[in-house]
Amino acid sequence: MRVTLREVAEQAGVSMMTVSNVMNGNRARVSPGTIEKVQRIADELGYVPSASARSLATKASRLVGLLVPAADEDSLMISPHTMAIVGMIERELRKYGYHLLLRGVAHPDEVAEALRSWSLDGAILLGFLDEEVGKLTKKTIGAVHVVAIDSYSANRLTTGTRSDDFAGARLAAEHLLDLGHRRILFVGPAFSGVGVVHERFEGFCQAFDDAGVPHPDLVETVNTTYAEGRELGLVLRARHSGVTALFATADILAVGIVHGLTEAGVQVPDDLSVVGFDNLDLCDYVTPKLTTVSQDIARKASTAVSILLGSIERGERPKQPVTIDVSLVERESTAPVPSAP
Amino acid sequence: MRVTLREVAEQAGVSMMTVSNVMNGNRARVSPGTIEKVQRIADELGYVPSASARSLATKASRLVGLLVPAADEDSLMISPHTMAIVGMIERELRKYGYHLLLRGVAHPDEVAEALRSWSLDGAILLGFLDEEVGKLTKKTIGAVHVVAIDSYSANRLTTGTRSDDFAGARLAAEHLLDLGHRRILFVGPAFSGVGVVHERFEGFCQAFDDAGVPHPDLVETVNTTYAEGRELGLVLRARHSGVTALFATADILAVGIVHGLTEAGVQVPDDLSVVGFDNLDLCDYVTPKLTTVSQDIARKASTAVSILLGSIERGERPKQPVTIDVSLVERESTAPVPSAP
DNA sequence: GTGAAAGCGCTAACAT
DNA sequence: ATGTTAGCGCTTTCAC
Repeated sequence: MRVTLREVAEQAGVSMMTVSNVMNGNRARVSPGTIEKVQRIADELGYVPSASARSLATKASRLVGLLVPAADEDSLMISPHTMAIVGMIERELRKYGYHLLLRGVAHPDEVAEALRSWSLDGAILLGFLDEEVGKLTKKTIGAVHVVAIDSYSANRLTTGTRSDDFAGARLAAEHLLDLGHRRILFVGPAFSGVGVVHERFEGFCQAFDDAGVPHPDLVETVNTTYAEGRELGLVLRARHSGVTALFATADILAVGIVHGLTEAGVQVPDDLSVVGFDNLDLCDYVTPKLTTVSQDIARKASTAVSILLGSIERGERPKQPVTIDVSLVERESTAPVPSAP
Repeated sequence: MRVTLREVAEQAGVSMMTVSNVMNGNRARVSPGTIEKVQRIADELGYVPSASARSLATKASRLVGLLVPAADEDSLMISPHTMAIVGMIERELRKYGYHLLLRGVAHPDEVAEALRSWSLDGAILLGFLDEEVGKLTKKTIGAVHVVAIDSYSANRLTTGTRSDDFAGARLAAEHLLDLGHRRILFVGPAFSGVGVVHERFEGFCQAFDDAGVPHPDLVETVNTTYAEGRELGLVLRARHSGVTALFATADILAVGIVHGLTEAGVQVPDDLSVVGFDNLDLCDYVTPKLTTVSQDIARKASTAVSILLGSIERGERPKQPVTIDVSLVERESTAPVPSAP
């Protein structure tokens, strides 16, 4: 049923080895006439090499895994941000002749299994907690080259790419401070002493220091969802009467907050300014259009892939994660601090 | 470097076959004591089965390809709708112990190659033109089980799932007609005599027939993007002065149109009502919230997977594509036709 | 420039 | 209940 190398060889009256060489462009080892003949017969027969057989023989697969955390019964790629990256990574890999195995990982142990069972040449970790990334050892990942996106783990086995979270948050806070705001709220998910959110918090604080403004130490902890954002927006005025601006660690969250605020009768940006993070397409679709920190997602994805392929094909491994620049995109959700009535 | 079945067998003092049976849960063929011992040693050694070797031996891979069209240099998954489906499909496959190979396909020929080279057990075609799906033959797909999502091709090799596009568009038009609208514009991408958009157009027309209202035959052709929607919205009043409502074949398009209209000073829904299609999260985030036809994406994805696995594991093949119900979600972008001034 | 032999890690089919 | 044999389709030596 399946056309094999052997069949092509028999039809062409040559050995399997010759066919193999032709198929792999090893043209130096075969005469032009033979190349043409073998090629023709392979096409006629509709020969397609077996990736498993080749992988078994060479111990390389040209397969890269993209691992994304996913609760057991849950669909992965909850955030639009994650989804966008997946698409970009697929394109980059395809460009270089690699294939993508997309895998949701419920339990950390599955990482090791996923990596090794398919003889992946490499893997990209997307959206994992730094703690989980940190736990990966040579033993668990074997010979698989791994790159983590958005991780601040010091694990040298996984150095990858991330946006400049610190600078981004500082930019956001600076913008708000420039507009005269002083009581600025930081809204994001719970964070520890390391990681994306922590970096953003540090950058946020740095802007106050740079400006010589005492830090108000106003923090709200919520999950990164529209729904939780909206709920917070609904009660924000009651909870923080003096606040005139806020920075949310994700656009989807910021949009939820803005809607909650609006429902509660708080005008954005007249009564309260809001800055998000990510620069999703969504920012342009909502009213008011969201001022946000732009992450260069395409760049983050393509850089991650090129680091990975450099590691796979040439054994290169950067000592430091690559930081992708961010920028502030001013839209309509921020305005000068309202003058006291 | 890699721990093999043989090593585990040697360490445990049994044959490879016994280890194989233990690993595959073929517990009937092995004594309890042996099972325990083999299991322990395998764990100690960190044994992970080689998928390529297994695949080569069994001619099955537990791998399913998800094929999505993608221009050569382009990132795939342009639409939010597509992205959502990808996530759902991954979860379903994982639930049943399958893995997902995500592949953007630039040239139709690549479909065949993608399908066969990895010995995929099956594949899901997402977002392909009916014409391309129709061209697939036993010869090109080999023994791979294939299911197409959102295809109206009559190809029996690819019967899959799709939303009830006809009913959805009819629902949208009925809603608008009920509100008293008569001059209703249909906005969507170019379409031929078969396919998703064609079905929606037919359903749209059907509602007029059912209501005994002459069909106004108002159609605008645009690509399904926010940008093109917005451009249309900007000039809509000038182009179609008498129109009081419109139906767009996608939410993202509808949102663009609403924004264009708003910028041009046309109030939605007071001056003009708008209905979309898809029911993306986005509908709730925009102002006014978008009235739309809800597709049950989760259902569409899980049904596609279950059809595929039924085909792979039990040779079942539905004669007819499975149609997923849709429903109208009324939000804020539709209102009764404005009374003549 | 071309070919034969051996083996990658696993499993199906048959022994025992 | 366990072991043996013979491949799956390909590539890697090493010979010619």
